[in-house]
This record gives sequence, C-alpha cells and structure tokens, in this order.
Amino acid sequence: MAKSVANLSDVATLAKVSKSTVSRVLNNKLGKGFSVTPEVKERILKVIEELNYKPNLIAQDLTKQRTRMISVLGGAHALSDLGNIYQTVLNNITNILDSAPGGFDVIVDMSHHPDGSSEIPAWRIDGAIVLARCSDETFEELEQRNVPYVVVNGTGRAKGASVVPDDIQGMKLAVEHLVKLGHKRIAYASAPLGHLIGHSSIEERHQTYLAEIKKLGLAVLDGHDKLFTSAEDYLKSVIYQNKATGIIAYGHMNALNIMQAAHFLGISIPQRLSLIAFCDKGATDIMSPGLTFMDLQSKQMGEIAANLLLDMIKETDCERKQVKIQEQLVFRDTTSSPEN
Amino acid sequence: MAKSVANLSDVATLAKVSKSTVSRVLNNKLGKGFSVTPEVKERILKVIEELNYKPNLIAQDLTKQRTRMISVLGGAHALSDLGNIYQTVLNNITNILDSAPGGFDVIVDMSHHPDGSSEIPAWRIDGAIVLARCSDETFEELEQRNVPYVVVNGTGRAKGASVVPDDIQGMKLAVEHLVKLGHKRIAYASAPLGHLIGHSSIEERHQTYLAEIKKLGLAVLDGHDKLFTSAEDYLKSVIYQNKATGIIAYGHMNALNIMQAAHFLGISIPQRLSLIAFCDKGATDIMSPGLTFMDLQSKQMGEIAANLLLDMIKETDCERKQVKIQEQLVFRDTTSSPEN
DNA sequence: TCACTAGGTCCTGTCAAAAGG
DNA sequence: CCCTTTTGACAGGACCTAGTG
Repeated sequence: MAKSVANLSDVATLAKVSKSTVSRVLNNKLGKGFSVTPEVKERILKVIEELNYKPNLIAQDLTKQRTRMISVLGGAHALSDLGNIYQTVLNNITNILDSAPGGFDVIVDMSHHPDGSSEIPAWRIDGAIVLARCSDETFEELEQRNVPYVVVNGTGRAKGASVVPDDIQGMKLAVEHLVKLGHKRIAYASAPLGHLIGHSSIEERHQTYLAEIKKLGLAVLDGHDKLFTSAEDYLKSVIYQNKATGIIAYGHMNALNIMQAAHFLGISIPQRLSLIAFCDKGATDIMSPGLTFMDLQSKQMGEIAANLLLDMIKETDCERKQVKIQEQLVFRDTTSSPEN
Repeated sequence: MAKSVANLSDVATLAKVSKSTVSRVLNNKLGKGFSVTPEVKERILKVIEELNYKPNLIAQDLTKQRTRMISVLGGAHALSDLGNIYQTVLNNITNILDSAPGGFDVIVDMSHHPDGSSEIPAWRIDGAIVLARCSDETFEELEQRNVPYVVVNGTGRAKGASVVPDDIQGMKLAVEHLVKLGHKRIAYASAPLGHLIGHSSIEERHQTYLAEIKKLGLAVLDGHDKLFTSAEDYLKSVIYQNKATGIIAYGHMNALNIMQAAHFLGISIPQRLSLIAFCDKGATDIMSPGLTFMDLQSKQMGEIAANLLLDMIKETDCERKQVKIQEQLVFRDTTSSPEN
C-alpha cells in the first residue's frame, strides 16, 4: 500500500498549477499581495477534495518551526490517584489551550521515562505544563531549550512560571472554621504514604496547623506528625485517647478513609466528629455525607496556568510569574458545633 | 534568543567533517559498509557533547516517515470518571509500548474536538488506541489513512482490531455466584446516567441478567430497566418492596452509592444484602468493606491491546483481530449467603 | 576495501521574480 | 511600465544512496 496519501505536488500536478499556488490558496494569503482567479481556486479546491489531501503536519512543523503541541508532564500521578485535583486542572487547561487563537493540541505524556533519563521531546513541543513536578533532567532540558513551561501546584526552575494554592492561608481558614464552630480539640491527619514526597503542601499545611493551634492556645493533638496509614488506628488514638472533636485532613483520600472507619466504629459525623479536608469539588462527589472542604480551586489553577503559558509562548521575554491562589471554604455536612 | 539550538550542520562544521559522517556516527551504521577512524568519531562525539546537540525529532520524523508516537483517543472519559478501568488499561498499554524495540511515545490527546470535526493528526502518529469509542469522523480518518488502531472495550471499523471483556460470560458468573450462595431474589442496578450511551456492556449485561434469571426460574426484580439515579430510592424499592437479597451492579460507582445508601438506611452488607459489581481492582480500593466484583481484567486488556497494535505496526497486512477477554470473579466481603 | 562526502529526498511555506495582459 | 496572476528556487534538519580518492 505504498504511498496512499497525496501530497502538495500531487495536487499541483493534477490542478495544473505550481505548488506555490496551491500552498497560497490553502493558507489564504489573499490580502498580502497575492490573488488567484476564482477559476483556478475552484479547480485546486476540487482536486484537494478528490484526493482528500491534507497537509503533512510534520513537514508543516518543520518549516514553521512550531508544532502547536503542548505537553503535559507528570501524567503518571494525574491519572493514578482517584479524584485528585489534576483531572480538573487538566480539563481546564485543555479547554483554554484548545480554543486559543490557532489552537494547541494538548498532549499528556504517559511514558514512564526511566529515572534519570530525560526523554521529553522538548524540541517537538511549543510549551509544557508540569503537574506538581518532573525529573531534574526534564527541568534541565526545558530550561536549556528555552521551552516555556508552567508548573501547577509546585515550583520549577529559573525560567518557569508556577501556580500554587495558598496552603498557609487555607489551613488558617480551616482552623478558624472549626474554632468558630466551638471546637477546642482539633487534630490533623497528615498526608498518606505514597503521596508525592517533599511536596510543599505537606510541609506548609502541617506547620501552619501547629502554628495556628499554638497561637490560639489550643492543644496540639497526637498523630499530626505521623504518616497516615490506618484510619481506624488513627481514629482510636485521636478520638478515644485525645478526645478530638474535629479533624483537618490533608486530602480527600484521608477523609474518605476516616469517614469509612468512623462508620465502622460508630462515630457519627458531624455529631461526634467534625471533618474537613483539602481537595476540590470533584473529589467530594464520591462521598456522602457531603464533605466540608477547603477548595483548592483547581479550575482556576488550570485556567491561570494555561493563560500564563499562552503569554509566555506569545512573548518570549515575558516575566516568570509565581501565582498563589486563595483557597476557599465550602461548608457542607461534615462539620458542625461539637455535641457537648 | 534566535537559534539557540545546534543542528547537524553545526556539528559537522565544528568537527570538520561532512554531515553524512556525523549522521552515521550517531546512528551507528558501522557494520553496513561504513566505517570511521576512532579519531574522527571521538572528535564528533566531543563536538556533540559541547553543543549539547540533539537531533531534531521533527526532521527525523519527516525523513523516516514515522513518528514513534502513539495516540490514545477518548482521553476525555479516561480522565473523567473516578476509578474507571481505563486508568489501568492506559498504564499497561504505556508500559508495553514504552519498552517495545525502538520505544514509542504514548500520548493522550485531551483536546475536546468539537463534534463532527475530526482533528486527530492521523498523519502524525504511527498508531492509535481508542478507549471505548471516538467520533465517526475520527474512525473515518483512521481508516482512510491506514493508521493501525485498536479499540479497547468497544468496536471499531473494518481495519481496526478490538479488545473487549466478555460481559455475557461475566454476568452468567455473577448470577451463578449469588445463586450458589443461596440467593433467590436478585436485582440488577443498571448503568448510571451520563455513562457512555450505547456502549455494548450496557445492553449485554442487562440482557444476560434477564436471560439467566429467567432460565433459572427466578424472579426478575424491578429497577433493572431504569437508569440508575438515586441509590436510596433504588434500595427502598428493591429491598423493601421487592425483597431482594442480592444486587448485581453495573459498575463501581453504582456499588459505591449503594453501599453508602445502605449504611444510611441501616441495611447491613453482606448480612442483609449481597452486592457484586463489574469493575477492576483499582476501583475497589476506595471502598470498604472489600467489594466482591467481576474483574474486567483491565490489565490484560491493556497488554493485549498494546501487543496487537505493535503487530499491526510491524506488518501492515496483519489480520484485524477481535479479542474477547474472560472476566473473573473476585470473592470478597460484600457477598455471602442470605440471612434467613 | 577503507574512510569519507556530495547531493538528492522527505514535504511544505515563502520570497523574489517572471509571465501575461 | 504597471498590475495581476503564477512560478521556480530554496530553507528547514536529518537520512541515505551513490560515488570519490
């Protein structure tokens, strides 16, 4: 099935014109000192139709030095965790880049590049979005090749912009929410094992919990500094021994586990225990009752990241911005005043 | 920042050899009637190192008529539903294609192509994996361009291969499981709203439920033919009015909702109600107690799909295979003999 | 045979220039 | 000489066949 696809020359030959004329007609360069007789235009379009000719994108990319492809890196975690924020982020990034003038193809690279070997085809893409993080080599590559990139929920190198949620402000709000409801004994359920190690959210939420609780003269309860493993053990320690009435959970998976364990142990939510977690709306859909949560604003994060990237692609000498997004409390059914 | 990247000519000039020689050294064509003095080779490699030269993939693609890119279509649902099987499918596809001789880049196209306009860069990829389905135009394009493709959990057109779970066999097994445990009143919870409309699984599971139940002389219970919306309403109807002791659920989301509603209504699982659903292991991780499920074998589906695709890429005249995968019962904690 | 190179090829986009009136 | 319509040559970067000394 040799060369089943027609190319520009084929069209030109059949339409009895030169390749340039065909090219011009296709790229509508009519205003710019170029014109065609309607007759010729018609003829060319007819041949194109007949041959079902489509310009070869690879050749086009080569001449234009531009691929209109944007790569999303770190797809591994974007797809692994259930209900994490990256799905929302990704959807919103895609929406915007898609409908940008000219249109960009958003591509999620799923290949598990062996650690240490950067294999992003950096010279094949016009820009990149990094979800939380990528390998050092990859960052190196992006920087060297001057590929515009934005890190979402994480930080990059010198030339990269970033969009992160303001976890310090968020944790303050979470603590404040519970305190206002009347809670005095507030615990923190830290990030579960397997979560991105070293991610800034882990440190920031934890430290801010400690700082706020101390500032308010409340008791720091056990368990905040342990990796979250068994929700049942955690509840036994925190509720039975430490008499907590409220828990702030690192993420939605903690919250889910806690809710299930609470059911099992007969601890009613929110009567006996108030629960709040950091996540986005999407994650709470799998839970009932409706979880009170600190909204990480993943939709906004995606939108802002996409627009930053577009700016950077448009003007190469754009300043590298670091955007911090305010988190927002969504008050639902898992928090209330303590029983007593 | 004009042309910050070096190309083959630059290397050739600096190493004082011709472009061909550089190309050959890079592509290790030494056996095939080509040779270099170690000295020259050394020199070239040094220059490459200095300039940090990397071949331009686009140009490479153009000459080789091959991109080593594989596109995954239908990424929209792969990322939307929580815990669906496509995540597992995708991971396994990626693993295999990644480590195939030569290595393929797996790319998930996330762009929401406006309905009706096929915009897959078919002439830019070496093959495609379709998750469940894609637009008619896209199928048309794949067929016309002779792009090898495999549909996972769905069927394609003439030239496409496919891998699907055997839902008929699976449903038979599910019914058999409950019957063996002693259940006589078995209900079916159909696909929820928003699920891929017209997907063969919907029809096959439903019809097989009806056929099997009738064959065994049992009662077909209400609700099997309605779209699944409120789990609470469903349980009230099926358990209270229809006295069901077992439910076979279309998918993990139904099962999750049913479990939560059962908790709420005080219906204990598995004592009062046995529950089984079609899904894969990944989805059950968010549930407790451990769900008994019909394993759709998503890992296998991915592996088989990837290997089929590799075969099709290797030999274009490969027959279009339609693989059906046997489902497997995983017996856990949500099914048991009925109380009475 | 060894060690290497010139120049055509893949395909499209663009510019200077030429043809036709 | 001007205006409109059309064209040939070349760039873009790597690969490969045929060929030189």
